[in-house]
Amino acid sequence: MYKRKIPVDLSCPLRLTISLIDSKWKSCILDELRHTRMRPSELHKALPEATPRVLDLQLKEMVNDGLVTKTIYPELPPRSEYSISPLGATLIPIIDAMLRWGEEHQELFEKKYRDPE
Amino acid sequence: MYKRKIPVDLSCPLRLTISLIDSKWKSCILDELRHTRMRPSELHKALPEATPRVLDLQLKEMVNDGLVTKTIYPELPPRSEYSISPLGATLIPIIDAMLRWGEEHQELFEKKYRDPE
DNA sequence: TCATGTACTGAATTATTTTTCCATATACCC
DNA sequence: GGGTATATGGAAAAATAATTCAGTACATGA
Repeated sequence: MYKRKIPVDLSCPLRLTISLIDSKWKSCILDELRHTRMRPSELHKALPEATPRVLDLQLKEMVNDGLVTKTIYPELPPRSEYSISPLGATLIPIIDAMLRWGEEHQELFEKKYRDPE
Repeated sequence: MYKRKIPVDLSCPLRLTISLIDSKWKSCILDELRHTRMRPSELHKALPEATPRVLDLQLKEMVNDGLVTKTIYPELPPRSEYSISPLGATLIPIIDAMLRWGEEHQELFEKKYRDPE
């Protein structure tokens, strides 16, 4: 896991929240896990544009931050599952609001940024 | 403005929304501008940890994205003001929710990540 | 004249994130 | 044996974001 040289300023509530979800995939991961627990391979099928590697890295951070819970089943072949934690679940209203905002303004931005000028 | 080699996937509503506010300072800028228009130097006083340079860069992106409006007064010495646009204002509920979440969980994360282990 | 403030920008450097590729280990099926 | 699938992770490269520093240009006030 990347060890920041410049730590996040936890005293700023806005930046604390942003820092927990501001990667390319974390909000999508929370959205996927909001209803069902998933195995890494299932998550990759749900988010095919994210490589398994980046999902693995971001899940690890989210587990470390306490947003996601990981269960390892001691089986062969290996099996593990990720689920949203109670803390992570408190972020769902924010994820929801972002999802709705995106849906409402998607057309605007597709129009605006389609076709490279 | 940075020209991405890998464009944002606008068809994913969540990633669209995230991409507009996921920098280190954009959510703070929106929070500052939510009530009053501000000059660049005032914004820098309000967010002293952000260099004028990074505020300038991010404001430019936000103007380009339509979240912020810039007014230039043709005076000497130069004067300009930034204000939140109607589109930007629709993000305020999300900023608000993130702000509240951060306030509620600040102590938890300060406890968790204080003192490097 | 010199320092200060105002808005802005170029360029180089550093910091961080994401991608890509490869490797481990095990079991199942053909 | 060879292909598939499972979960995970090291290492390096590429992409992106943020910082630092210097410089433009003009006005005001000491």
